[in-house]
Amino acid sequence: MEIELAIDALSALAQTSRLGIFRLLITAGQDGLPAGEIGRKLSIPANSLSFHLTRLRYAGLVRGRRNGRRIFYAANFSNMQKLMDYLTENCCASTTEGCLPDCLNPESAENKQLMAKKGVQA
Amino acid sequence: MEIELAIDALSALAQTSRLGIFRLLITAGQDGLPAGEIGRKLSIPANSLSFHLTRLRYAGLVRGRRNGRRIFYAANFSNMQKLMDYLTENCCASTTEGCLPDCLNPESAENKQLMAKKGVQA
DNA sequence: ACATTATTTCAATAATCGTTGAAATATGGA
DNA sequence: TCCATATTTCAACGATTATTGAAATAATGT
Repeated sequence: MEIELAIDALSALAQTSRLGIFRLLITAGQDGLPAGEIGRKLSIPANSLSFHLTRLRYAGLVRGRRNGRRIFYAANFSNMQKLMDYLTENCCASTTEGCLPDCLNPESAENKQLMAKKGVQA
Repeated sequence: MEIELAIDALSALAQTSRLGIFRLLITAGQDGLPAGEIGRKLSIPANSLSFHLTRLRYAGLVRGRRNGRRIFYAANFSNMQKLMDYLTENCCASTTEGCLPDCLNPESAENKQLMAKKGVQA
């Protein structure tokens, strides 16, 4: 993941309405929810909601698909996972004694490789 | 974690210089790096760097401690973990058939509880 | 006390962002 | 075709944010 993509995703999440929308969609799972229902649940006016959904979509955090007159929005789980991997990339890379007790990403591919380079047991 | 805290942390990360600083500090581990070295590595002027470090500190994502005339900044790993937990809270909660293939947080306490409530095998 | 290094504070400016109201587009049903 | 529902687009405004230059504070060594 490149930094611009990460910035887009983080800026998209760094706003009360959008963070609420995203977390609601995380709970909702693959099928997602129609825009109208999101707006009703979170008390966001339709035009404002549309603006925020566009921003989330542009950031790759949600997807929309039309079904009749409604548009269902769902979280993009794999892009969210990529974002979190990016944020914790190379966690512990500079420690010589292996992962920290609170290492954020001990199971990441990068980390295993780094630890192997240092000859640290997994 | 409450939404305001999450927004503060996400806004702090949603900026190129600060995301660079944070990721550098993730790599640097517990001991962190002196402000000056961060600025040199990322080519950020001292006053601008100070502004960004204050923002990251206010958001609870980094900590600073003085050592002589230098101030060492280090990532706050546990707060970062809390942020990621908040972002993936209740992932899959609405699915009846257990966690999705790409569930973001299958091991979370909330999820195990939810799955148990539904009588889904772990 | 003075000079040097490291970092922060302050004020000003330009750019970006979220909200609102009003109008437009799209879909499906009578 | 006409109407109601669902969602988006557009323009305008106020608020927030990042950057800059200049000055201030803090710590150390001579």
